[in-house]
Amino acid sequence: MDTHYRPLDIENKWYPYWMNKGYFRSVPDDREPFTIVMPPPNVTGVLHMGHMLNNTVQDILIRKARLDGKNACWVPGTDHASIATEAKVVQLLREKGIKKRDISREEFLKYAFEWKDKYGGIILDQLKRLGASADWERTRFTMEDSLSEAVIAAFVDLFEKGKLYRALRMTNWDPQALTVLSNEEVIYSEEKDTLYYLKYPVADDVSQSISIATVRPETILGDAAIAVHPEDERYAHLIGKTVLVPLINRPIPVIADTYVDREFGTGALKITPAHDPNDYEIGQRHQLETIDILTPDGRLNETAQLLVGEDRFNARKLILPMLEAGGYLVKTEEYLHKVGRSERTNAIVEPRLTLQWFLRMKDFAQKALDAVRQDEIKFHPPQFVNMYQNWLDTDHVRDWCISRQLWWGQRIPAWYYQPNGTDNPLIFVAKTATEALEKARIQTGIPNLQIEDLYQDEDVVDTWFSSWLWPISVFDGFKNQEELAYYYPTQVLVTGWDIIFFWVARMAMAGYEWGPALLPGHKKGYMPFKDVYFTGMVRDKMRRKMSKSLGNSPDTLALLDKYGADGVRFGMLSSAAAGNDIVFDAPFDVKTNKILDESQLCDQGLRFCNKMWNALRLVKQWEIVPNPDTADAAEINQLAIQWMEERLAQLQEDQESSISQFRLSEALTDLYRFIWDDFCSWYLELVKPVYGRPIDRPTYDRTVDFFSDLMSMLHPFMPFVTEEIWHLLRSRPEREDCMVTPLIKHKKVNPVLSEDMAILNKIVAAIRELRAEKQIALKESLNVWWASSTKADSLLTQTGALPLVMKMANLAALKPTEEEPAGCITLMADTEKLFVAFEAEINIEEEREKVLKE
RNA sequence: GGGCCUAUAGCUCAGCUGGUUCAGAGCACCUCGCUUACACCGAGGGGGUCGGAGGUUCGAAUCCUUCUGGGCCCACCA
Repeated sequence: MDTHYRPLDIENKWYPYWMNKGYFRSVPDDREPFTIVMPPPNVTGVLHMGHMLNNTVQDILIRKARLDGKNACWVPGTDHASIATEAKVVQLLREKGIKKRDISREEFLKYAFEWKDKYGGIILDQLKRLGASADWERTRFTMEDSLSEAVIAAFVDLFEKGKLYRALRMTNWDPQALTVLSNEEVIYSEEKDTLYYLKYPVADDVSQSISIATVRPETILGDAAIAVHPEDERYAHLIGKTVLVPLINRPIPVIADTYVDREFGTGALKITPAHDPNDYEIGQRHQLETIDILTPDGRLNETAQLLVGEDRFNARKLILPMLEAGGYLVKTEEYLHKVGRSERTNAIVEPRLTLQWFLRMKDFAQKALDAVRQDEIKFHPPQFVNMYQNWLDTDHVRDWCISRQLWWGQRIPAWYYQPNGTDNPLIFVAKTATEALEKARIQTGIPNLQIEDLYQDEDVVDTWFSSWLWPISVFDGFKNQEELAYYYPTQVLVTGWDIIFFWVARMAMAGYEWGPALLPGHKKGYMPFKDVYFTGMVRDKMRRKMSKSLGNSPDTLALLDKYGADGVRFGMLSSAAAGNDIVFDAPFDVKTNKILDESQLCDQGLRFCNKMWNALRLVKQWEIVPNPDTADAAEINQLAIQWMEERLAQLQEDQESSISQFRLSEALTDLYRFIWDDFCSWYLELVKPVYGRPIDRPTYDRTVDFFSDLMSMLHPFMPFVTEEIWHLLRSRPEREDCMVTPLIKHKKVNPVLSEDMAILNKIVAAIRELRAEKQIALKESLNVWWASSTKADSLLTQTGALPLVMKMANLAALKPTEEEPAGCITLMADTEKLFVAFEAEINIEEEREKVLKE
């Protein structure tokens, strides 16, 4: 056997082995279910650190449940990620010389699905490398037929319940993706900009003017008014007057509105209703015209009159010299403000008036809020409840804009009928065109209405409108409730806190919305999951969130190759208490994306594997005989075994408690320390025969039992190394594997034993310390006395204790004494006093003082 | 503007219900040791006024108040 543990071959061996035995598969039976639905990664995604952390946690919980005899079901899948994927496909088509606008929707979707089949879902294979024991036969995709049907069913149902409406609203427009975004998809961050002060001349007296401040001078072309505060004396004389928009001399009124902050800028505000949400509202109040000067992709249109066709940012640059030349530019200032960018494309979001579908959120929010408040859904760590409440607070919650101007997604099942000359179309929402037509015929009273007379909504629904159904739709719950009844609610959701609003809250909403109808009288409740484990964000050394766009994520596959899946799992987890962001310190070269140095945490995990591997080597090389080699050995072994049984019982208890509270890193750290310190450094050293001597069969067997049990306990965390060692420890029957063999519960028998051993350990440590201090070689055996006292006497005279200390500290003799023998150093070990024979000259005084001090 | 979290060893963090697992772990550092499973190791060691200041208490890293750093979420301030 190699002195070093080599993870790669071993990991490559076990994963297919488990798969072939069908251990990941779950079908409903009479066992208690333990269900996790995997947060579906983007179909375009590649494995990054966040996924590894996330899925490691899920795998631990699933493997633990499986070992506990539950029917563990982990459903994997991918998300179609409409905006991101569509952008990617558009890009690829462009490279082929195909423009999206030149092809039909059907052609586009054909390309998109082709691309998805070819490249999509790589990430799921990468998860296998990590050891993820998901039921791959259940792999779902949010845009496969069955799941799309669920989306359509949900849409139709909500429409019929009156919870959906279509309205012209100020929305967040992504000029790059050419679609509207929900509020949650806009990320605001502080950016440096310039504040321009511009002068608007008064129409009937050009010598007078009013100045405003704006960061978007190009939008003056869409101005509809200048607003001042009604009580602002500086501008009272101008209210009601007409001023001229610079450069184009369009007359606009000066109006009074309390929205205006007198302290800001000049105290006068330009009103551009088409391009600012606040301005839009003011415009509505004052019946101002909405002058849209931008094209969907963010260029100035004909209405702008000037700079037509220029991109909005370019227009800003170009308009400045014009304003300056005209004498309209008063001054400029550096200005720090929040800028909203598209979550997916990073383009600066443009407020835009568009016709969209919205979902009324108030009732949904209330139910989702109650579920958490009433502890039907528990958050780990609990402080995320605050964040959740804050967002779902029914006073602020805003309706969810669910339509997107894309093709990659479920097309909105709404058909419109709008005969010439009518203002608003009639809307027919139905699962199919045929049903819509049926409805239309009845409602319009035109029996021979044809499908060609209707037109379907061009938009698709938001990706999250399919994701929120995930815990139901992966079991085809909208069609058939057989599996749903068994697996729902899922046990725990493991996800990053960054999608608490996007996803967690909305799944809760969906659960309570459809649960009662789909599973009437379901005893287990309608929450989609009972617990939510929020993982932290994985950050780099500069504490930045690891992301593809920053390029600061290490090459995860290289990490797996280098440290093994077990090592990486150890590394990810050992510093990842729930909800705490973890700084993953794997230095890497941004340019080559290569790891430069070792990641300490993963390296520690690999070294841990190596430690266990070598413990295995030690055990395997022992020669086994029926009976103990010596009387001392028999005594030591007996004591060691009893102690180990006691410690294991305690460990097991602690593990159950930690894991049930989702303290996974604590559970792993405890195991690490137990295996390294208690098992290897102490227990194995105790029972280890002296060189060349054999071990007795009973001790050997118990040792293998202990080792196996530790492997079982560690298995959920580090599945590969534990399976390997578990098998090498002893030959196993055919259907027995570490992964599926439950651990027998150890019982605590003699709790005092742990304390006694701790004191013996301290005595040994004190003698070792003395050796280190006095440079006494370990080979040199020492004579030691202990000061007689009831405690030390009872401790050291119990079976095995004396030879144990002598073996571990390498003593020639260990005896009680009433008074201090001559030529000795006095030691304190815990409360026990020891005298160690020491022949070299020593300064008795000095030593005495030291002892006194202690 | 509203709200949340956090500050503990050089670094990354545990420390749960105030008190015998209370000042801890890993890494880093120092000393000694290639010893017979493992130098990817072993035996030891140094290192912290628990962010500051008040308070509650017999007792505070832990509870309260406040201040100061750091992070985050929400909200329409040009």
